[in-house]
Amino acid sequence: MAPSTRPAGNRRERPAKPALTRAGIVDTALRVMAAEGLDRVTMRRLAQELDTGAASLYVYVRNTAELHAAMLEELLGQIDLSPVTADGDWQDRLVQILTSYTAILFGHPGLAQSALVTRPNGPAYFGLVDGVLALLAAGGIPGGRAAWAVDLLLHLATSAAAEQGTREHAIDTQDEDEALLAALRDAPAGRFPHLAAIGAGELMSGGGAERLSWGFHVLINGVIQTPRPEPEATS
Amino acid sequence: MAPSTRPAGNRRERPAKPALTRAGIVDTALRVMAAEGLDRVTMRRLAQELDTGAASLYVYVRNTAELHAAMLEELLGQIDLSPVTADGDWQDRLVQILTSYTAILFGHPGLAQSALVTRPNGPAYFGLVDGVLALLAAGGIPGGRAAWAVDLLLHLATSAAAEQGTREHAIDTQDEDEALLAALRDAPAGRFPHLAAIGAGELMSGGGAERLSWGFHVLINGVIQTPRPEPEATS
DNA sequence: ACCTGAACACCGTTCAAGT
DNA sequence: ACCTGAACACCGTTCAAGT
Repeated sequence: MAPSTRPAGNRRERPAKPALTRAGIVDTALRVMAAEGLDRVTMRRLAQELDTGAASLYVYVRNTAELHAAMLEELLGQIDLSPVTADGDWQDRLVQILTSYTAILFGHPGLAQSALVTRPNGPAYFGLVDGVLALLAAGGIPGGRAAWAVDLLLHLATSAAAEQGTREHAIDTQDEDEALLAALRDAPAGRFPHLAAIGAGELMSGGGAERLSWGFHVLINGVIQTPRPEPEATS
Repeated sequence: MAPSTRPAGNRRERPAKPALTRAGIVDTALRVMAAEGLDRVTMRRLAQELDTGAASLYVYVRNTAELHAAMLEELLGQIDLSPVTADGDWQDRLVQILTSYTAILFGHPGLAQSALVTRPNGPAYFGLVDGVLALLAAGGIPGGRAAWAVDLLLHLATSAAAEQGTREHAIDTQDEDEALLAALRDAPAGRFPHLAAIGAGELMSGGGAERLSWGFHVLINGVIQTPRPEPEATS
């Protein structure tokens, strides 16, 4: 309203130093992550990128964990929730949105790791939870049971991504796998008879995607079959 | 065999500085963790405790992640595997050993967190896996399916502990819960109808133990019902 | 209210040099 | 082979002081 009192020349020229905002910080964090990985997303590095001091960021985010949660919340906006209202089998549609969620996390495994420990709680996450609940309701799962089931389903997706992510950015993944395989083979069959019977190969078999999809179906089938311990509220 | 060439006076007197060994490092790490939490178990702090320099530890452990894995492996020795060979329903016995595993992790939540990302691979862990496989075999689960199921079951236990652990050592757990509850209540019912229908209370209801036990049963029931995608190897 | 520089109190890991 | 001190390259967070 009143004419700007700032120094001349800032009318519409490129603002060399954009105002600090929470959204700006989160976007910068996502950009740095995309370019160099989550490890490099530190308060100090972000501050440098934003041409300020690390201390300034604490006006907008409480700490690093909250920053990570905000980054994930931002990405969660990309989830395709259209299967919620589409036609077709509810189980298939449920797996579709879980897969959409998983795809985002697989693209940003560091965030998946932090999501295991700090649950996101913004509107995008709520939208996902609401979508899963909608499909469980469509499948006739009582509300109380569904409330618990959401957690199980999202958790499986999150931890699969976190795990796969750790593996991929570790340089010595193959070494570790070989070590584990070797350890499994060396495990005395007398002491670990069932392990020996099944064999190391079988234990580690299957692509991540195949296993995850199987896991989703295990959970869905299990949820259908398993009432909550307490007398369930009727929807 | 040959008489010691070390300085006199070390025959059987208290060794002020015990020899560095991997086992000694791991034990010290466990002691520090018990006293002050996993955060304080740093290479530098451990070195100080062992009266040496941090660099010396790298002769025995590759890095911090490996140290954590070794600590967990040590604790896993305490798991009660007796239900594996006991009488009774295989599902009950399976839940018993999973609960025994969980109890250890709940006592050391920081380690649970690191186990989500770096799988343990020592004999104690193999013993646990073998026990779970034994009970799944007792339940008639085909070997190939059982191999995948172990992962799911142990993962659920691990992540429940990791999560609960984070909460407990966070000072602002209650603040966070209140914030989440408030956010859930504020979530517009029009936008998140199913969330609103179920209610925040329901979504977060249930003690950890109750929910975890339900989760185990969901998985077991699901595993019973859900064949692996490929034609399964016959036992 | 917002922003800053500087400080506090640390980290993991590597490496050349010693024994 | 094992052990060490010192160095490299960083961290998150707080706080008094400025605007």
